[in-house]
Amino acid sequence: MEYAPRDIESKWQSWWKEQRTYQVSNDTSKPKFYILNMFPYPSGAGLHVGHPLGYIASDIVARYKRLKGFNVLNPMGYDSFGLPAEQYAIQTGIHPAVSTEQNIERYREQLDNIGFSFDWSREVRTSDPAFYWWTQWIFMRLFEHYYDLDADKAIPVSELVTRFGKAGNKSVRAVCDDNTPVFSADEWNALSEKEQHLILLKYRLTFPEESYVNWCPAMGTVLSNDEVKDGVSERGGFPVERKLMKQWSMRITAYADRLLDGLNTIDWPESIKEQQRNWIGRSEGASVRFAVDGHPDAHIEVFTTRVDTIYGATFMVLAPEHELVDRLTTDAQAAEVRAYVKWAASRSEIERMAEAKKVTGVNTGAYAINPFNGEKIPIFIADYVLASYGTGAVMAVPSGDQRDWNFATHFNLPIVPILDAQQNLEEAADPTKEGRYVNSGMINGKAYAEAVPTLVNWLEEQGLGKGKIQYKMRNAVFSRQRYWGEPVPVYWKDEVPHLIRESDLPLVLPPVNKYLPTETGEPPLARAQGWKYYPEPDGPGYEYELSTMPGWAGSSWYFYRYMDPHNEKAFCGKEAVGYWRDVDWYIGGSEHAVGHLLYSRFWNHFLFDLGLVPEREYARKLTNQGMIQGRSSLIYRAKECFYEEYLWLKVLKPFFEDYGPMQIPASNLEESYTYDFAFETNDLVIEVTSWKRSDKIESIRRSAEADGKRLLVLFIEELADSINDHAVTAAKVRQALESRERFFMTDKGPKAEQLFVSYDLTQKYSEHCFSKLHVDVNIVEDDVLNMEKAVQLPMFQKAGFKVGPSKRFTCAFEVEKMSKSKFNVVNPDDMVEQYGADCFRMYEMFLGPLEVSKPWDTKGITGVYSFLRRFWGMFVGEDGAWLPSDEAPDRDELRILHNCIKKVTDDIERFSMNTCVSHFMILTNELRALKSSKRAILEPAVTLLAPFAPHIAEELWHRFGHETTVCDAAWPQLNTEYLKSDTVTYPVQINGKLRGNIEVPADASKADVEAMVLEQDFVKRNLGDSPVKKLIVVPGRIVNIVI
RNA sequence: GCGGGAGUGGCGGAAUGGUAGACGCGCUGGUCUCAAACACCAGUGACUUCACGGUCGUGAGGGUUCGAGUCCCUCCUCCCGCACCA
Repeated sequence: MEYAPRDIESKWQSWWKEQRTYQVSNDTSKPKFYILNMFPYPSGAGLHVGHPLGYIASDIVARYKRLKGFNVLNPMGYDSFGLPAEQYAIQTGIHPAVSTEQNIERYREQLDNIGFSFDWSREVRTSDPAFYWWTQWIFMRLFEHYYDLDADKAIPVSELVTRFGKAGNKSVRAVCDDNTPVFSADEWNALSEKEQHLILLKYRLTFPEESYVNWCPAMGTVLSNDEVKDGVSERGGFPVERKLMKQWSMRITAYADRLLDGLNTIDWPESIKEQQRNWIGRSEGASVRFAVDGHPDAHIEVFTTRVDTIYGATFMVLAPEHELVDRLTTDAQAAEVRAYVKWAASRSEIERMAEAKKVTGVNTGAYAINPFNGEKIPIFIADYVLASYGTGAVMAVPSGDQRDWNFATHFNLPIVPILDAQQNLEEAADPTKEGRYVNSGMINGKAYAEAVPTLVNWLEEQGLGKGKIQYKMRNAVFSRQRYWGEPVPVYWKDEVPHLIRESDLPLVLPPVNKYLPTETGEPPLARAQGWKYYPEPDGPGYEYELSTMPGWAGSSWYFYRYMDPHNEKAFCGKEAVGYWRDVDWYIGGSEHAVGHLLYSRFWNHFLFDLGLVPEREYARKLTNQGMIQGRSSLIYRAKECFYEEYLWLKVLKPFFEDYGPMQIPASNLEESYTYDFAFETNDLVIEVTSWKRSDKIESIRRSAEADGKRLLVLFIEELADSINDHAVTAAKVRQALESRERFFMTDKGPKAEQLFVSYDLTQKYSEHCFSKLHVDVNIVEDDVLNMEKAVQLPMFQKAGFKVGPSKRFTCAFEVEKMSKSKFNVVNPDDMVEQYGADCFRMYEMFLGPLEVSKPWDTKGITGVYSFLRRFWGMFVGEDGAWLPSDEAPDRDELRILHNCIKKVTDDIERFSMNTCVSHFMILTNELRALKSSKRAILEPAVTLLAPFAPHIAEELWHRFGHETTVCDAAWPQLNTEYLKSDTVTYPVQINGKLRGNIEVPADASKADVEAMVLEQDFVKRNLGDSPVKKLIVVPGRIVNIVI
């Protein structure tokens, strides 16, 4: 009986559902294993074959761990807030919740098709009020906490208030805004309630502030830094500008060090860790205060990582936006400086990128004083200094820093060497730290390691600076001027934000009449009718915060909700989180490296500080699955010049032999023009053009008459119609040549408006004769276009096809991203329909290592399909008979089985699913060669296969007589005894080159092997007379003879 | 420019320092079939040889080693990330 995946799979999928096979319990004595996929955004396009790759791999691990006796949590949910649903709502007026629900249903169908072991009773959706209740709850906790540097953790703001009341903020070491004033207890107590609130905002872990944000006018929203690429939005590629807006921020910078240190404790891909380190951008250095000549009340603070180079600072550069620019600029320079500031402000990010290498800047006319040697150095402004980084000012050391060197060279400023090891300063800066300092006052003669502390100590003694750690990372903007996101649980009273009562959670997204900003530019939530907060039932109503949370809010903690998804008392119950603790294995794309994966670590550290979660890092191990690329099919469409080349190659050559050389006569047309073809001997010229260009025909006709030429017009449309039959065109040419008529033109309307040329014919023509178009891969098989299906598509209406002798129309291919626009999307449903879910799962794994990007090629799936059929064939005969016997297995069969146990176990553990599939194939090939079919071998083999192909395994498992699921079988135990054989085959090398093999008893000693090897004919032959210098026997491995 | 990763047949890809190319696709030949598809059997890195066999071969070049796709050095190419970050 044939293997029939359709029947088997639907049967077991509904059985699993009935039996609740995949429902996971928290109440268990088993060890836990939590495997997690990054949850998807349910887009309208549905899944393509690339999406389930990671899900399949994790499903295999989940099922494997279950067979190994673990209680496995393998959940799935949806990151269901997001821009596409909202854009769709703007266009159609359909509420995003409605379209999102539909998309989720579609996703679910597709996922169910593949036979995953997800526990759907634990599904979460970030847009579900029961879920975002807790997102809002965590936001409230962030608002209520500040980061205390002495405790090195988050502490309630209420404690801060107590301390301020007793002693002011002098003794408080906390992360706060740079502009936080210093105050005493008395000063604090004298402040009004509002003033106190405003001060506290400078400490809270989430807070509103006026800040420059990446404003995307086309999308009407704010983007975070990682959503902006090259000055345009990552999604959609719209221009982004800097705009000052009141925004909620997350004080992630408070956790910079812990986020950095935590990276050393987790098993994540090095590239992700490196990207996060980069993003955090910790640099150690010193801040130094420079006095300004003639401005006793002003000073410029700079941050430098190379304080040791300070004696080489020959000028200073401020960002054009620096607050001191106006004050310091001398009258003589004022006009120029003002012009530069204005110019710099007008430049977009893209322009700045493009001109990064151009040196620009203006002298302010002012001088700063180097605190170490009292020297006056000129102050410039230039936009290579970023206002947003450090203090917006740098001390420029042209001998050690290339940008400073470029600037100094351009403006003719001195370049002073500061280390004796610096070289070629005329050509470039030399940033070396080697050698001894020169021209450097108190550190002359010292080395780097000694110089730095000397300088920093001096600065600290003098109160002019200190050692400092600086981060590139900024606080994270948390507001979006959008509708489809979590409402912020805050209302505004007297221009101060207040949290709503916890009992009023969740704050549900109100209905609005339109999903666009208001006419006055307020976010869509401003449209909600009567949406006000009443702190007291009878009191006045206050306006809610109108922005919503960004996409990363819900995804920053969702993994805890799966542990306890229906808890209405907490985001996750203590017991549940105490049992599941953290994610053992997290799988997802690397595109979230600094977005989701950094913010979620931040929230986790915060939740850890509050004692709400037990681990500092929530995911021990992370694997990035690679992309599955599409294999696009391309077809070649002929341009006009193709027809000319075609005529020349296929039609006209013989005529030119008969009718004399081709000449290209000068023309009477205004512009210079040559006829496409011309026959000297009988005054015929040929023009190739389109039916649509009647204007052109008329002018060429006049020109030909004036030249005394007879004209044959060949339309590309008529050529296209008869493209596979050269004789038709040849006849027309012959007729024209032999006639005396002045003018030849077909007036029959064309059928073909365009012509496609089979790829295998295109090499004969120039590349520029064609334009390449994507064609739907679903109507292409083996790079051959299915003409029946093709001619039904609009793009092939009125098309001609040029084919070769094989009569097939072939396509070129290209490997690129799988996307609708490239017509290379392969739908998993189609694969499952044709080959079954088990086959699809195994083929996805078989493609190659999970972490690597590779192209999808449907062709190869037949290999896996025939494997499954053969595997099935070992159990079920053609007549439907059940084949496995209860006979005892022999050594060979046991060796085959245990070899497979060993390989598959090892390979799952190291996440090498592609080789696992190979091992199953080998097992099947070898057992079939032995014509073996014994229960003692095949039953464990079914268990081994179960994580990969659960449906077929379940079917066979039940046919063995079991009544419970194969998911609860036990993973077969490896017995290494069976791997041993009686003899060992040694490859024998001579001088490292393989010369033959020798079979020896497994228990032969090294000396025995040596003796036997030297007896071999092929060894003697190869040795000749040469003496053996050395004989290496690696037991069980190899023999190498050195002569 | 900096950082990370990768270069192996026609293709996807295997190889704890120990027989390079497992497994699969494709291709070639054969069996079955009226025929095609499926299925089954055999072969398939290149060059060379009637054959046995031999020579070359993991981006390039060097090194370590009895032995290198694997380790070290120099370089090239591709992919990904970051990029006036002081």
